[in-house]
Amino acid sequence: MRISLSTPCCTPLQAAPLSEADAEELAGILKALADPVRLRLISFIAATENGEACACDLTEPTGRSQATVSHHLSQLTQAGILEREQRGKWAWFTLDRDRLSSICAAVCAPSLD
Amino acid sequence: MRISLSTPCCTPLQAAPLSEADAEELAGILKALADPVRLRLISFIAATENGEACACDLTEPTGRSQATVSHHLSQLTQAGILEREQRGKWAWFTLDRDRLSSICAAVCAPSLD
DNA sequence: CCAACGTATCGACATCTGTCAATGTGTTTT
DNA sequence: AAAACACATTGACAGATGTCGATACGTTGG
Repeated sequence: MRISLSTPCCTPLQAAPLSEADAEELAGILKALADPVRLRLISFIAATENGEACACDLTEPTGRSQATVSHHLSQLTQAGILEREQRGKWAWFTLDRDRLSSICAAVCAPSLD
Repeated sequence: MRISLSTPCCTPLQAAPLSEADAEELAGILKALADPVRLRLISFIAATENGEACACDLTEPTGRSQATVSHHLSQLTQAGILEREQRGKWAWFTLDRDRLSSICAAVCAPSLD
């Protein structure tokens, strides 16, 4: 195994023709990334000192309502990109960098040899 | 420069908080990827011998109408992921692997140091 | 130049998605 | 226990998106 990158999260794009099911799976994950508000949420969390952020600190910088931010955080968590941890009444989120690398690997991994 | 990967197509996600405009740009590109039919089109083209395919050969395997496939190919071309070349009455498409790598770099590049 | 062919565009439609106000749920504080 | 707080869920709505049939456009071959 020459590759130091993560192994893909799902069937890689460029190795062989993707089945309909595999395409649906990868598309679902990419859809979670393909929104400007969600990208900014990821970016904010990645840029914090500890790599984690409280939901309460994510509403204001996005300029969206609390409900909308909560919805986006849910989608990212469901896609496995964020991890959620309850601390008292606060919800803390961390970025799963390995997961992100896996997604990239599925998109970019040129072939298997 | 330690990094052998492509430089990002746009402002990288994880380096610093993304501006609204940068997030919009990256999201636009990712949206082009985030569809099962488009992922399969990319996959089919990547899997051909020469890394290129005629539009006429892409309609049937996706199970969609000619109009729909043409629409998807347009979106991928507009996002810079495919390149289009007219040969007589046929339209040939090639995958821009560098572009794809750049997109991955924007998503995954951990930081700049 | 006309017919045949490959592809793009248009118009229409159903579905999906982002958004917010209102409300519900669970935790902390008084 | 009640009030205050953080967050999730619900319901509603506008706008975006995937889809197809029909049609327009451009190229090739007779």
